[in-house]
Amino acid sequence: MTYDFSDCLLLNTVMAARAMTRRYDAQLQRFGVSVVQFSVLMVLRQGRDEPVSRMAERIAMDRTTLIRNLELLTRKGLVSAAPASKGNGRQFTLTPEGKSLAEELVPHWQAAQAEVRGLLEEPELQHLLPALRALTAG
Amino acid sequence: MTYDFSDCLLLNTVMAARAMTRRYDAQLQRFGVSVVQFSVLMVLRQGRDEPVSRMAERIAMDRTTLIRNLELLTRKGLVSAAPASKGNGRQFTLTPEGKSLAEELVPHWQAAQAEVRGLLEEPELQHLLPALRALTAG
DNA sequence: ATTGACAAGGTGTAAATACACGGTATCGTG
DNA sequence: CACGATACCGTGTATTTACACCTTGTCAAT
Repeated sequence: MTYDFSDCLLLNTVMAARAMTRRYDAQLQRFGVSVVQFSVLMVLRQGRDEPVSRMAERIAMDRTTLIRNLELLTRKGLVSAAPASKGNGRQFTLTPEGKSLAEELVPHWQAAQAEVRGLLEEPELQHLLPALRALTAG
Repeated sequence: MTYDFSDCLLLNTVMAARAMTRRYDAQLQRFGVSVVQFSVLMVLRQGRDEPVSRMAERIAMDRTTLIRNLELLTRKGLVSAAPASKGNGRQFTLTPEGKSLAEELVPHWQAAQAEVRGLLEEPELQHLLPALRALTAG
């Protein structure tokens, strides 16, 4: 029975994710945040005041992993936690420092995004995001 | 400045990787291995007798992460380590148990692969792997 | 007012991940 | 032979990830 690495959708997706994560982490290092933390900042930046589990769904992250990341960002002073108005949870919001860092990072994201897009041919680019979304939702 | 989640190549790739990993891990659970460990088994199954660093490159994994995974698989009895004939390294090979588990898993991989492919339209499918490879290499 | 269903949240534990650093063999060349 | 370049390997450490399990609040129907 044969297994071909270059055919495996999962492995190729994971490899691309690893490679891109490394690349971006190197860029973000000077700001003291990882790619994951960047994503979390972007979620908070939307200011939807959602429960943690809702935020986690939005970026396909495990809820408990998100909690640990939020706590880390809180220790860094980028996020503040307050008891939620309802239920037993906490409301996480960006601190002023978090807000301004988030703003600062967006242009860097745009630059990186443009760079990565340059790696792809038109037809690939056109179909990639829909394909990834289908794989995520499936 | 705007950041759009649905446009971000990195986030969408990572989300797809997370979602697929969860899905496959659930399938592989009854065999006692994770998706990552499955990849490692497949690398060893090729029997190339490569140095660890070469194997790591082939699946875009950090060398030290691979070492830890190999040691875990060794504890599970699926892999055995011997001093390498040359240099100061170790030679990792599948044990008989590892070999037969690897063989057993391949058909399951094929089934899962077929299932996931079904989530995609033809043009998406056609361009996805080349796109992921370009992102990995870039 | 109790109870049960539900929707969140949080923690113990084990694992995977990877950077920084240092160690060890191999080999070519003077 | 020495010695420096090169290519590996391996560990300390900190972070990240997520499953399993448990707790806490909300609400509706009896």
